[in-house]
Amino acid sequence: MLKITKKAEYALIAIKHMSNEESICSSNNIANQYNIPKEIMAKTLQKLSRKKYINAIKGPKGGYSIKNTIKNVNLIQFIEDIEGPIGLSKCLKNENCNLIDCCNIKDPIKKINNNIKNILSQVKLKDIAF
Amino acid sequence: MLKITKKAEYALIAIKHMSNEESICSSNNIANQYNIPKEIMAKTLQKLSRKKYINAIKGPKGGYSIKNTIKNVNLIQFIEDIEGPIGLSKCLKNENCNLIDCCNIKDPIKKINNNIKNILSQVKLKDIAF
DNA sequence: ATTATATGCGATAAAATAGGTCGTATACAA
DNA sequence: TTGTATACGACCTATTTTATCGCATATAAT
Repeated sequence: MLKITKKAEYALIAIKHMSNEESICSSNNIANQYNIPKEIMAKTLQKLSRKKYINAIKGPKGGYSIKNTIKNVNLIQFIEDIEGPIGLSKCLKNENCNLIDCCNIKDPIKKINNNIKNILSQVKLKDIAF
Repeated sequence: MLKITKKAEYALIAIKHMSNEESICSSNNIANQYNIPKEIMAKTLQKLSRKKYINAIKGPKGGYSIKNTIKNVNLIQFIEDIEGPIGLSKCLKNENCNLIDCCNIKDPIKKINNNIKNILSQVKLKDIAF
């Protein structure tokens, strides 16, 4: 429970790293520095690029640079962009659950879920990186 | 991310159910009512019994009954009893991580982790069941 | 004795996560 | 204009975690 995935972890590490760098960073470069498998870092950065968190520049001397506009993105938004819907249980992610009709803990779980989401929504990327 | 496991879900459902019942409940009985696989419910209840959340009575007419002393157990404690250590990342669960030396997001993640744990520690079983 | 229950170990199945391969597109630089 | 370093993306494999099932045993009520 409560685990963050490597994908999101790597994404945050990359963002933090880039926010401290003047120049653009290549995927391999970041992967090496943090002991992260090259391929995964590449994919993570590609996703960040697709989702407009960073700029991509192709070709030799290419790489990625961070967009300063993302400072106020909150963690819910970020994590859901990277690893999909967040929620304590299926019913809170609009997935099917065959307990749905007789479940006796829906309401309290929902409350807890809201509390946690509330905390995460108050954390911005600038609180982690930058 | 943020998912609670079925084991913990089933455990909470069972506890909630028993807290509303006068008499003792058999595993099969609960499983049927909530559409939960028999064997899993059995194991879940066995674990709850081992961990002293409920009383077990063997033999025909046997089953389980809830202990009223557990009302003030908080969710961290409960979930960790059922599904093991809680934490956003490996380093927060004392597991090995090969980023450990160069990780640049340890501190902020730790803070978020603490905030979430704080919320969960304020929720008691009596807020969900009973 | 028979039966309905709990106990406990282990096996298997399914799903999620993590990691890897390969071919393509792009752009710099010699 | 060609070689090379980079990003892009689709697909595949391995590992780990979660979920589920089976079975043999212990216990106690009838």
